[in-house]
Amino acid sequence: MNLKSFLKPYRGMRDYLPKDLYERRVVEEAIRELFKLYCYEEVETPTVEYYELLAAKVGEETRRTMYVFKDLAGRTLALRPEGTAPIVRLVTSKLKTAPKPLRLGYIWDFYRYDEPQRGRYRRFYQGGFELLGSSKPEADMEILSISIELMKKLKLEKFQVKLSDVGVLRGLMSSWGVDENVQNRVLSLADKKNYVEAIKELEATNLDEASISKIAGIFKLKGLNYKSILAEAKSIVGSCEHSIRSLENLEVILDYMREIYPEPEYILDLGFARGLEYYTGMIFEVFVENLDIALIGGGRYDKLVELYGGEPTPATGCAAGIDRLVLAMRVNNATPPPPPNRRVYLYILDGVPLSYGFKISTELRANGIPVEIEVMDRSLSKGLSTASRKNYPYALMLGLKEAEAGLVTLKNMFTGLQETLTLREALNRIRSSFNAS
RNA sequence: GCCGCCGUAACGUAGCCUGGUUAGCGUACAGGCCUGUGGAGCCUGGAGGCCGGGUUCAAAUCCCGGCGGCGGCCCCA
Repeated sequence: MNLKSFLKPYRGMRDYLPKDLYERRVVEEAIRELFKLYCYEEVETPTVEYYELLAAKVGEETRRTMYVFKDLAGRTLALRPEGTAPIVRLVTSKLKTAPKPLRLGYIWDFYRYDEPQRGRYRRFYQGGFELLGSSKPEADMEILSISIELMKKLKLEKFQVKLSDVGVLRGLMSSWGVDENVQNRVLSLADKKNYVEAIKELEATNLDEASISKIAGIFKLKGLNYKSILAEAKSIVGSCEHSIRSLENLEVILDYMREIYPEPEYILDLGFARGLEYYTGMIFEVFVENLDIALIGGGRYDKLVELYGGEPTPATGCAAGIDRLVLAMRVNNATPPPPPNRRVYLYILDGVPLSYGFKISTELRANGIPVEIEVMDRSLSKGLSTASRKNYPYALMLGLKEAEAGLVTLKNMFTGLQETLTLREALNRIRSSFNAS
């Protein structure tokens, strides 16, 4: 059988070679650092969940792209397409009685059957922060802060935060008795900037023209000057309490966020909705210059825990696209250089018992020094050549002379100087140079 | 799901238009010159036309289909 055509990873999925993984780790470490600083506890759930659980509230677009399959017993399962559903599952089951608020973090892989393109893969990584139990703007502000801190940590200095509150439009439509499914369709069409179709959707519901033109008016409100946009929006929504509350909430959040983090550009866009159906309040996405794809996205989902059968639990959160952040760093030359090579190349010359070399390597490693032993039986000259091309700072050579005297020869590969020393001396020398660099 | 460009060793490429030597080169890899001393150089070696079909005496080259990569739309992370 010819396996050649199967040697490449499946479409939209990638192999991460050391360099790729290094870049990913940079982002992951920044996320874990924020878990710690913001007191989020990391959790992990299975990649595979029951289809029903995942499909419950994710929205048409995501449902269409789920990897769904049956197990041998006929159960319908799926690979998780996003992280909120599994988190909410935990919160409504094992963490049901955990003290609120709950701060949970994750770094998982996700799967969507999309057409791959720039920054979009069928298997991708997200780092998520979920804050459950609070309905207050300070919770949303915390999520926004985390997103902003992540961008800053990764040296992605010039970025935009686009935000809205789905309560503005939903509030209006609910007050007129518009069916929730229709609301979902309207929001999703608006999100696609397909305002014409969105309006048609509403016209089909026998809403009066005045109401429809209100919605159309909201769609258009977008820009940097949030004060005037909010004022305009308020005059449109009139006495609709839910919408007013959403607008006020946005105002509070924007006032404070601008004060705390003046750097990002905040774009208020009331026609922006996001594809996931579970959002109930503030929503946002983060963009960086030179790359027109959302790097981080999130929002408030106050009804989801209830939907899963738990106690009513307001919640908010965000997910950072790890592969996309890696890409953003590349595009903006923000990828940090990998750390210097701090290793020792150990060469055991002919005639020396291997045990002598292995004892020395064991001792070095016990002291935290990485050692690579020559295992190809190369000539010394070839070995040193390889070690130098790989940028090893030190070579340790063990010949009969050294073995008999219980010593080692340490060669500095940069200066070319070498000395025969006791293991202790060599170790100290290596260690101090590694600590210095 | 739609659209565009593109598929030659691990990587970068030449040849393709105008079908015809053993598919060439560079890097990388392995070895030798050089088994107690490296980075250079020289030499040697392994490794390749995405898959399937068609046209033809003959296909990397021309045609069709599939698959894949990159990018765009849409959506999202």
